[in-house]
Amino acid sequence: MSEFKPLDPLLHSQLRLAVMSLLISVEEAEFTFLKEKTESTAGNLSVQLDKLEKAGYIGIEKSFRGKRPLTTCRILPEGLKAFEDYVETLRKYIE
Amino acid sequence: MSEFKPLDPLLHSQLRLAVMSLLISVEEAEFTFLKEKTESTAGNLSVQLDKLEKAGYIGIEKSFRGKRPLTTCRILPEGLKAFEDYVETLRKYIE
DNA sequence: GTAAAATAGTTTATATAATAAACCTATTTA
DNA sequence: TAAATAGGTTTATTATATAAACTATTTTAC
Repeated sequence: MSEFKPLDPLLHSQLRLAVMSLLISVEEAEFTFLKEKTESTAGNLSVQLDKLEKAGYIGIEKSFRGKRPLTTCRILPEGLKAFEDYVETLRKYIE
Repeated sequence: MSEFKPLDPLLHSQLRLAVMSLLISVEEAEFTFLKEKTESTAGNLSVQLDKLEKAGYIGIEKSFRGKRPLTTCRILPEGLKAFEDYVETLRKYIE
């Protein structure tokens, strides 16, 4: 049993970690909300959301609000588990 | 005041973070000790130690033990400060 | 005594990743 | 109707982590 277990590279990323952190508390968030809260560019956010979705950590739903496109994200059980594991692992580095 | 302050990229790296974590508790450590504890390759460790040294986070002393080269590392005040700041910032992401 | 293996690293190459810049399409607003 | 805004996606660039290859010396085995 090693002292420093590997940190999930999908979560060990500033923007993706911030996104997950936000999604955990709100359980559903729009693209623009995430963009504002994280102060990221839309391009960067789009890419990182894709990665989280492909990993099965979040679900992304595309619809329309009125005539405008609307992207809504929510955390999935697998993502919650991964986040908790990540925090647990990380604590051993910083405590 | 943003919710997610940027994480010091020098510390937001698995191996460098592990090294700093070790150095904080022991205050002085040999290259081979760090290599074993972190289970890293010598090459990777060498590169990451260089970066920490160039940032002024650690001091590296090269000497000989008997006839063998010996590399000794210790944390510097600036490194300690940076580590504490990093942990503080990170907590807002994971708590 | 010398060939092979081990020690203690450094340097170089590669693959991945984060990020920003450029782009796209539709919709408002002036 | 031209310009600006909304809500993104795609592509390009830069940086980074990591491993592979290399160097130099020393010890061990034959």
